[in-house]
Amino acid sequence: MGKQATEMLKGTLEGIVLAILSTRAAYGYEITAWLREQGFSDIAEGTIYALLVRIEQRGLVDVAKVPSEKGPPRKVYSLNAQGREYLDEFWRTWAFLAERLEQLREGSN
Amino acid sequence: MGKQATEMLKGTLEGIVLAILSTRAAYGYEITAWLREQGFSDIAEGTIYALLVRIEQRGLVDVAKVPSEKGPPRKVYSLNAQGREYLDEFWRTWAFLAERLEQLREGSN
DNA sequence: CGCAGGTATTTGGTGTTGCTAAGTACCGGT
DNA sequence: ACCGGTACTTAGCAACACCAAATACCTGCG
Repeated sequence: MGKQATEMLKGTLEGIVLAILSTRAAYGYEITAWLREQGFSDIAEGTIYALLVRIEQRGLVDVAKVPSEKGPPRKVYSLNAQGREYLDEFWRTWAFLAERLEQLREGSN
Repeated sequence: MGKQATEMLKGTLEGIVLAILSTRAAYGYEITAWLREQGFSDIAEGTIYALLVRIEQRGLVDVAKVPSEKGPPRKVYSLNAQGREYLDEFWRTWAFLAERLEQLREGSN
């Protein structure tokens, strides 16, 4: 993917991660791997970790330290009530944006 | 709209403006007004102008100075070949992102 | 035993972007 | 002469994704 993706991810990546966490608890390494599988081939390792720290500081997720058999302890994140609320708002904003863009795309063809 | 929109607009706003310019030439003030009508209520005046300068410097648009009856001369922008190419790539990136998000939204409900 | 390699997180610095706020410039009507 | 609408510019700021390097833990191989 090109550089356009980098800028477009700003703001949406956060929603993506929250959406993932809304279905199941997960830790950084796992999320990064999953995103890569989904085609976000060039999402930087560090990006996800920084994002997770951010949403933790905002109180959108709860964290549990879980020992791993293969490395240092994992920080497992799970969405809390506040995070769920925030995610709802994310979806509303996304829906609005997607609608406008869909209209524009149709109009320009 | 909330702060989420601000971050989500990064990258997409550029595509939006390019899409507008792909249907017709336009100038900054006009574009801002149109966006506000479309519900982008809080897009800052200066944001659009800065964006236009950027895409001009990247060679995505051509510019013509046209005198106005009601104020200082307008800078009318129109999409050129390179801009059209860039817009195509924008749509591809957007489509990819929208698809992933749609999947996520379905999955979490 | 040492050391490479996969797992897992942290940290510091960079570039791009949209926002804020203030300013400049041109014009018509009161 | 001045206010308000039109139209563009500029400087500084905050947030976010990226990059690079470092740290920590464990297994397996020579």
